[in-house]
Amino acid sequence: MVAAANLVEVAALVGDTARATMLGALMSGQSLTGGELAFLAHVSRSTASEHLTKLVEARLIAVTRRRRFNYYRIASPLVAQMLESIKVVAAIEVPPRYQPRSMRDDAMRFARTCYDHLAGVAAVAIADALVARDYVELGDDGGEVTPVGARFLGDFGVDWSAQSRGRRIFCKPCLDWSERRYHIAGHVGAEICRCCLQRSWFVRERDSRTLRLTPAGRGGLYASFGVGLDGAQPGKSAAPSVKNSGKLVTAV
Amino acid sequence: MVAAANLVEVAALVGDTARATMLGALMSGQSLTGGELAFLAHVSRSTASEHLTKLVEARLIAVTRRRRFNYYRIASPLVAQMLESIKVVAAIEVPPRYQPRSMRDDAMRFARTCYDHLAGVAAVAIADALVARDYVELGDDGGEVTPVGARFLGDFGVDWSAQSRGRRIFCKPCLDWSERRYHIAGHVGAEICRCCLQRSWFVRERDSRTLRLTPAGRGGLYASFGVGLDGAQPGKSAAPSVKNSGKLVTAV
DNA sequence: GCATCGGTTCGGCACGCACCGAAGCGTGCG
DNA sequence: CGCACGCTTCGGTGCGTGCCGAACCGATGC
Repeated sequence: MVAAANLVEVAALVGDTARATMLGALMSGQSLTGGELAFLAHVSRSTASEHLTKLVEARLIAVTRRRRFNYYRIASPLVAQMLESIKVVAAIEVPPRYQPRSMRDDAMRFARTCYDHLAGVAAVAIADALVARDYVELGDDGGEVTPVGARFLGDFGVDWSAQSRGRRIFCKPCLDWSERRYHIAGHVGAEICRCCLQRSWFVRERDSRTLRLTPAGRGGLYASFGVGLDGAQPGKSAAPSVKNSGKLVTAV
Repeated sequence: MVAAANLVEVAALVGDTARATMLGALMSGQSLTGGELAFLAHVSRSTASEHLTKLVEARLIAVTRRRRFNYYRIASPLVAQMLESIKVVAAIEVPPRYQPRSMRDDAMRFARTCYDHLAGVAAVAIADALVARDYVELGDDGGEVTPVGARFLGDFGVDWSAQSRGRRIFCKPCLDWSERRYHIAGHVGAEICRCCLQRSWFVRERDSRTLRLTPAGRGGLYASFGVGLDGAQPGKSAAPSVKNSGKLVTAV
């Protein structure tokens, strides 16, 4: 089975704590310097350099030199998708009882970026609201923006210009590893994320994928989508992989 | 970054040659015994047992005892999707020039199962044909079966009963790691695969995901889909990551 | 009952590699 | 220019873990 050689290499690359931490930090979609990544991964700069060299050689991340700094970023949406899909499997791996809940975890479960789109409780709530209003359809195998949904999202600020005229607007569903339900990825998801950040409805936590919901964001989400988020602290949605359609859990 | 712990574990599990080979063999969708997997991975039975224990504990594979044998299988479509997405990244990792082409590789590139659906040159050709006839639409973010396509595929033998009435039939696109183009996954892809195997258009190679196109299959694919496959030997489509829409390659 | 067979457990070996500090390198700023 | 800064390279260390053979276990079959 020589064919699997590259797969092994890629997986082994991700299968190291320091490297995975770096990749996770880059999943915010931002570019970070080598020093920052070394700090985040709790390793020396020399060790970080070795890791980053390997990741760049394997084309998992890309680097651009600017001034004295090396700025690293995820090399491709395919890499982001791969990491997300591993994360999904990792989340089902252990029965939820064992997962120690920390404040950082809770904040990340509430809202975070998933490379270029929103994820977490807030993202699932937005997806639910759009589905409830028949703006989008979401299924296990795919999703789509309805004509009325396209108009609504266009008014909201979503740029459809990249979309070739007349073609359907597909809406990639992305299984949220923390919520076990679908949120919206793909071009539509990226645009929604861009609009929300542009309006400062969410702001990035320092050195993290975590997003913090601003008061303006809470109001805006309610006004625009009818989404009521009871607090920036999750807590509420802690235990309940049950509350939502258990369908997904079994379908898994 | 404690949150990444499980991700690391899963990736490290896949990042071992023996385990990845076993997982790859199980990606055929079939169940295999421990002894078979040990043989395929070129390790002793004891080593294989250790690996398989780890994979089962991590819920990547599932096992059922029957008579004296342990039958192992991929635990969930999510795991299959994860492995496929890693494979996609692994395929772009190294510029194609370096990949040594073997007969086994070529056969697998031509047609194989991807857990529950078809992949390879043949699968991409089928997808192209269905798109050309307006039976399905495929995009980067999703896909859909048209009404006329649903009728056609229903006649072909696809079972839509699992599909709740009135809902759109989504058609999950899956990036083919060998062809760098989309083939059809999800429920639609699984049904098409089932129908083709049922008609013996393809037969499984022994101990492999590879499928062999039968003469009946060649005729049937041409008659039903207008797909002309010039031979079970690929060869032709060897170099050409170029011939097809370079769009995907650049979009990556 | 005994033999066979598939799987698991155990002890021990050896290779790989993540890690660090120190030294080296190149760039950009004062 | 020369210093400062960010990164890379180089030895050396230690832990982790993949691997095997041998022994063990349980089920099946003669």
